[in-house]
Amino acid sequence: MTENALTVYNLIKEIPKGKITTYKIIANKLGIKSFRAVGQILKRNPDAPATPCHRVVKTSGELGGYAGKNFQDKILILKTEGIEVINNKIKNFSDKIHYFNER
DNA sequence: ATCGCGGCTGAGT
DNA sequence: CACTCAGCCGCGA
Repeated sequence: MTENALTVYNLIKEIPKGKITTYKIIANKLGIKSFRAVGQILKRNPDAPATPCHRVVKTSGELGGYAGKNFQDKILILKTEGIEVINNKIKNFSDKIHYFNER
């Protein structure tokens, strides 16, 4: 467990319902240039329910990945959160992004 | 300690 | 506009 990982979990847990964020933003908060590490952390996240990785998407607006290729669960959750997902893409993506720091 | 892969992103072809 | 290549951090073998 690294400090960066803890920071990632903390940030993600701060994401309000109906909002999402991107790997890049998180990586930026960590001060690193590797968003992949973030994905790795989310994937290996110790607290699945406490770490809404489903609220983390790619900068492209896509859901990115999930537990393998089972996007359906992620999509369902996002829809429950009030986020519409079409073709693995976030509807009004840019309008739902939650920036931890002013942007 | 080293190598390789991963839920990525950006620039280039 | 779609695909490819390279960069980088974290984790597993």
